[in-house]
Amino acid sequence: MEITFKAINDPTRREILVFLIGGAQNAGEIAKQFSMSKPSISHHLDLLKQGNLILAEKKGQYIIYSLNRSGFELVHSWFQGFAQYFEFPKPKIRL
Amino acid sequence: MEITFKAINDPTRREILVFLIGGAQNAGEIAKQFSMSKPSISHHLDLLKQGNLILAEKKGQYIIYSLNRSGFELVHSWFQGFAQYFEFPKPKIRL
DNA sequence: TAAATATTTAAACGAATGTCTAAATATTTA
DNA sequence: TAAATATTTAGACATTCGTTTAAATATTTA
Repeated sequence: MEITFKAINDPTRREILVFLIGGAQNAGEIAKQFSMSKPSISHHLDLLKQGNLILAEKKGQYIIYSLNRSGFELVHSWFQGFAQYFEFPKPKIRL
Repeated sequence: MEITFKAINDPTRREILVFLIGGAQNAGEIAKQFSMSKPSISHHLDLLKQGNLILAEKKGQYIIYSLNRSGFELVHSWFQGFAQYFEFPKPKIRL
């Protein structure tokens, strides 16, 4: 969980995730979207992969990245507890 | 948005949020939950407040912290795009 | 096989982060 | 008013993070 939240923390990585909603892409195409070196993007992709937010599949000399349901499910379920709180707020403590 | 994700990134801060599901608490009671100095917790509370994830209300010499719907709504709406991509089941409660 | 292409790994470095102790501020109580 | 309590602010410091350039690995093409 720690690594998944960490992966989501960076703005560039969040942009990569949003970009991938449009469909799977190879590393080079992803890197083109950003004014940043390819090694930096490669590093961000690695962290997103560690957080189970994307999948990597090697296709020849390319590596195709796509969104991974698993990481999003983790975060989604963490938020469910709060969704319930806001629907049924508990009384404040007595002072 | 940046500051909200940043606030959620730290494990101690996430624990504070989960703790507050149980109801509003003053800073001292929150600090008791952790083996960490009060100034550190105070700092974490400040970041959570900046991220609109908690509210602070002064009551005498105490400061009462409670969950703030606003920050959670922000993150939740960001996730909606992915929920649609993955076709997550819709939650019973909408944030 | 050699060159070109795609991507990652390694090393370095400044900036940001989380923690601590000490001091400051605000409020309540004796 | 002085002391006690609650909390924050300030300053310091080690660790983590994001970025870069240079080098390495893997694959395809000429």
